[in-house]
Amino acid sequence: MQTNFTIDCVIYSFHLGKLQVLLTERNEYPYKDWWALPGFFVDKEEEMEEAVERILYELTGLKGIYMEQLGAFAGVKRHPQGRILTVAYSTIVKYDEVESKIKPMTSYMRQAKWFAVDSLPDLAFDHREIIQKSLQKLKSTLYYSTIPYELLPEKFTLSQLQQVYEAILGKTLDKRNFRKKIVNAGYLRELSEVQKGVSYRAARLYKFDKRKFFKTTGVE
Amino acid sequence: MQTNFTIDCVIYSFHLGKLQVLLTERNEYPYKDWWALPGFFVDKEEEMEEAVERILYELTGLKGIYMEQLGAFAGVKRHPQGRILTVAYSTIVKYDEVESKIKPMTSYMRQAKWFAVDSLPDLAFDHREIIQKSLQKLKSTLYYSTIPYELLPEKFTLSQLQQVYEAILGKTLDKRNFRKKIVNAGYLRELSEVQKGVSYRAARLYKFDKRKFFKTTGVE
DNA sequence: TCAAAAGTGTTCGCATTACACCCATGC
DNA sequence: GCATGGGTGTAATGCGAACACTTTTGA
Repeated sequence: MQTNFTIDCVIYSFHLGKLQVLLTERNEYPYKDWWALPGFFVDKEEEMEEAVERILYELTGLKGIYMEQLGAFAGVKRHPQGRILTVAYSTIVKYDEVESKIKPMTSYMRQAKWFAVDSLPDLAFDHREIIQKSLQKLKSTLYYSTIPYELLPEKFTLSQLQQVYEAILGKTLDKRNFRKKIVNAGYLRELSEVQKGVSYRAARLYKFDKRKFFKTTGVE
Repeated sequence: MQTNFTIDCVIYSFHLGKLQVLLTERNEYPYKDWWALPGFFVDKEEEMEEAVERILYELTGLKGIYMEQLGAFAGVKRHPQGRILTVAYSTIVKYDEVESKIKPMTSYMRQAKWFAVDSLPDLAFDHREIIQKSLQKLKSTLYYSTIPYELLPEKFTLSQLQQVYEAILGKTLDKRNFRKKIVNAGYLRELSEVQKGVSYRAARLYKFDKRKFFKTTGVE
């Protein structure tokens, strides 16, 4: 049995040097044929976190991912068929682990697709506003969060890490300062391995050390 | 006509050197006779911000006060009579402007009373958790917000300002460093007036300059 | 040998921290 | 004259910002 409020998920990943958001194409009124954030009514006995996890799983096959509440959106006019409150959550997934598994959840939506955050289509409801707010929060907490590492493969180069930061912040960063800051923070483990298959000097690989991160930041 | 979600308000003020929260004593089940955050069902055609403003007005006679959404709380078991979602907001009021006007809103609650945040009674629902989260947010945004000035009279001394910071952060601050930082920030206007009616050296009075604050922080 | 990206230090200014004494006033 | 809070400066340290060249590698 359903409640009368929904959750909407802002699901991010990183691909082709850009921050991407997963959108679904609606197959039902209202906003039939529009792109929208994946979202659903929450069940009566279902915790909201479970609902996000369910949607994420049905859409991407992934479980147990970091997720965070953004807030409630309940504008009187946000939904053309009467007032419906939605609670927005955001989560982060690795593009490579997900790409092949993306599938629409139900017949309510026709397809699911990644869009770069800097070139979104028109969106249903107030979903553009939700994404805007989510991005704002993402930017402001970036340096104290594990998010960049959720977006990268286990082993990564410092340049890749910098690209993630630049994609999210929407601006370029100084290479030397960035490296100094990140390496100084002390939660990267330098590997003896280097990149393979590139036609230029191979970069050193690093791993993120969660333990040290939590020890030094105390966050989460 | 009512929706089936509520808003709960965390209403702060500052008195006797302590940060205070306004609580109401419930006169209805569930949680009859318990203290709780002032809250209500939102009307069908009412924006949430309007609802907070309404509650604030009915309880304190104040209008047009800064308020902010904290988030949605919808734990399946938070309400004994079935799942009810609540959206928490926080606002700040000046104790002196409000003190005499405090009154219960409806027969749903018997009385309203200020409690210091460091000595709260047992609370209904998940209201302790809501206050906890609200306080956390308050602390982390304190230095970039106008909140301390919302809590003080128009003209105040630097010591009073420091007391507000200390009460909210729950720790003591170094007087010289605090003054340097605040004065350097550049949005206080030093008046030629001093305190009156104290039995020791009268302190200089200051005013908060909102214009300069927004110019230098860009926030809000 | 060329193209592409990797990798690397220093300087400057500013903010934060720690720390202790004299001053002005009312009673 | 004494109790009470008001008011003040300096040194050490750390962080962020600006800035350009050499090295390595594969093709």
